[in-house]
Amino acid sequence: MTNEFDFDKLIPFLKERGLRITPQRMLILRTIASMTGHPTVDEIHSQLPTISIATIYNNVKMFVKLKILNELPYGNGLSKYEFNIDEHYHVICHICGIIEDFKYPLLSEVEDVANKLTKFRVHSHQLELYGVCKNCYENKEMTK
Amino acid sequence: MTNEFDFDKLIPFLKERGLRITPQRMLILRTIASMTGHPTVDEIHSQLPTISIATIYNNVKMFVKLKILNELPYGNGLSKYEFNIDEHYHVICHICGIIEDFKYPLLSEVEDVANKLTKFRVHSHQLELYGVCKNCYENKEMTK
DNA sequence: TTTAATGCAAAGAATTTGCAAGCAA
DNA sequence: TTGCTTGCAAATTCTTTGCATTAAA
Repeated sequence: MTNEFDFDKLIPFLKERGLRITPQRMLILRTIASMTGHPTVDEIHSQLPTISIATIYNNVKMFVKLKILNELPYGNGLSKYEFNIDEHYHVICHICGIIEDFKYPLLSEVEDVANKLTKFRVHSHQLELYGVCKNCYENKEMTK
Repeated sequence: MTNEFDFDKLIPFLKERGLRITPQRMLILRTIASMTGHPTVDEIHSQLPTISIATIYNNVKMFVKLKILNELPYGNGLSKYEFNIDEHYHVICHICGIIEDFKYPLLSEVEDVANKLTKFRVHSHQLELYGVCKNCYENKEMTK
């Protein structure tokens, strides 16, 4: 991520919606911000073992609904999470499931075409590039 | 889907790999072919209630590994499946999770750029367009 | 003081696994 | 006949839910 999430704006944003500023809530977001990559619920919980995993599920789900976080269901069955701050695409290893960000000009034209050709009201898109990460292809070659 | 899956080639393809031609295996593929849309394991099973759901899971998973089927983990938490026959993209309703195919020229250039800019060996990609399907926005307006 | 949020445990849903029996080759 | 495949049930994993307690505002 190049941009940073603005924690100052978060507090009024939540309060306007009647949501409370709890230590757990803030810690979950700060922990995701501090972790490189795209953590799963379980990875967040292992950084915050004193917070109940149900609380982590509830909050992550709420942050996704509020569009503060993005849910990435790709790779290996477990959803991964990231801040929804700058538009970018994802490169995913089909062996280990790791996700890396990838900057590329937005494919807005595809959305326009889809709005014309389908009966959906399209408003966003996601692009995932699949391949093998460096770690996996090096390990694969070593075990030959 | 415009193209059709070639069941004749399937049999030697499986046999070459030491896999057997069982009635369950063929029925699962024929059932997916006969269903419009992108069925879940549960939807396949409800068309084939006499086949054990474990058998359906095992076979669908195997067909995905053999690249006969594509797994679509988008929409609502449940993976959906389709034949891997022609390249196309997907339009997904973020309310009900329904998936529709969408034809658009392949974005091969993005793969080339990713191969240059990342340390992944990229070989494929998926694009999902998100929006609201006709059924959902009409129902939403009716309940206003 | 009010009531949203937490934590725990139980429940639920989805998927995988172990193993005896069946059947494709 | 060999051993892959099926079907069943149990186990596992992931996620959600109910409810008493805690604590934010």
